[in-house]
Amino acid sequence: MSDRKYWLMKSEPDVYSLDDLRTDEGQTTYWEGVRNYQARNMMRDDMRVGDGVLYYHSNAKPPGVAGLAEIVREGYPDFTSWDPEHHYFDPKSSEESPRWFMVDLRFVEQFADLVSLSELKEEADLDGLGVIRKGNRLSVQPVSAEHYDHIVAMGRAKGPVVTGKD
DNA sequence: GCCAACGTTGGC
DNA sequence: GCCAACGTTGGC
Repeated sequence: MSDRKYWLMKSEPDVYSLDDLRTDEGQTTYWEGVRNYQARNMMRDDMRVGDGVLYYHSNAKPPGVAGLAEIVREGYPDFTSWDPEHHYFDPKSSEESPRWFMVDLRFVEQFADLVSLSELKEEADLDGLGVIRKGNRLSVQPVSAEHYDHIVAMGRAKGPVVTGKD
């Protein structure tokens, strides 16, 4: 059995969408700005290179899973937290004692159309999925292999996917 | 734009 | 350590 793990990570497409990730240099980005301890702990302690990521668009019309990414660098200090000029500055974080951590993501695949939140809610097989539980606002969530596979199948059923370059 | 659900902060 | 006040998230 593989020890590959799976995650769902939220981003507001107005801020940074899956299209942005696909068209960025190297199709890679660092996931800065997470300021929640639970989410931080998962990025710092639990994510491994190669883990699969469902790329979720929040605050979107409609919200939903736009495609896939993968972890290409494991947890390291979020340097935007100690830059006073930066939007994500936190005076309690410093280079000597970093409070916040991030990972690097690489684009993998974009669905022909996103799998909307309402579609996720309609799937009996996805019972217990974090993002469809009321009140769950965590921007980084673990996802079971079964749920991950199921959502990937839903996405691929929408038409030809756009894949990343090697 | 509203507001419910959460998380964090800080006075006591 | 409690908890009220406040700030944020994110669907609708």
